[in-house]
Amino acid sequence: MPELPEVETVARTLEPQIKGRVIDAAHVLLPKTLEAGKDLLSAAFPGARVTAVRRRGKVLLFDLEPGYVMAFHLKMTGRLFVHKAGEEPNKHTRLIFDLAPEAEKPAARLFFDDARTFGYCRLMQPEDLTFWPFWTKLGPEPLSLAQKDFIQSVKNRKGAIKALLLDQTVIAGIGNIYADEACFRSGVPPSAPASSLTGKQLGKLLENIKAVLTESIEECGSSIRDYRDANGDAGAFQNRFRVYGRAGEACVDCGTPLQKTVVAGRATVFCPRCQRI
DNA sequence: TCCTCCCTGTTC
DNA sequence: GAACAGGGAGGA
Repeated sequence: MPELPEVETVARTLEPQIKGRVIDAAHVLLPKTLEAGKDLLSAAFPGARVTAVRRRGKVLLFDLEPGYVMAFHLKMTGRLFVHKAGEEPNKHTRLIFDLAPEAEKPAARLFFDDARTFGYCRLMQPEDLTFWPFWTKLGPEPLSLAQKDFIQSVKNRKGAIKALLLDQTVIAGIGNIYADEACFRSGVPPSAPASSLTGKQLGKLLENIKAVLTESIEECGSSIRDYRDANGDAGAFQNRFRVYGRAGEACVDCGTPLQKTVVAGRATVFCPRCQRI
């Protein structure tokens, strides 16, 4: 499930493959996957050139010249791969972008594959971002978030702390894996109301969010089932999970069997001994 | 603020 | 053949 580290890794591995390249054509194999921008397709392609690939929260953004932006949300099973020209779609291919040949690069095709079809792409003009509610409501980037701002935004909230970490309007990019891992490292029960935590505990939580995200980016993300980067390679951070997916196993710190529960409608694993307030 | 639904491949 | 995985929209 691509969260911030996985989307960051996709951006880093994809940009060298497509930056500077002109998109000749877009093929929409599943209409709903192109969530916005059907009316812009014929104006943008052929001709739009990719000038940058970047990330905001879990959103992957292509800047196109002149005057367009493409946003992708991979959700659970979305993938972006560059294939050789002539590559035929597979059963999960939803969008294809034909890349024109460049000086030293032959023609190619960028596939957006998505088995569960939750992912989407939006082709927009930059000013359209203002009218995309999900984008305008996105919370701050965790890696550059100041402790005082994080504490301020959650300290009086009554909801479970994990629910707030998953709320993209509070903090952008955290999903189920990193929420559980950050709570464990901080000794915070995921179900604890945010308002029950001290400023010191919240500060520590943000530090551990940054640590777990940074470590995962260094490992090229976590590959549970479907996730691969744009080179088709798996990440390695799944080998460093301390709680996610380890219900019933021994806590790495105290040996107590890890417990499984549901918070914010999501499977949640925690150590009943280490995570207490 | 919380619950349900969307969707399909994998696991039990 | 049912349960499960889960990000985010939308409704209670």
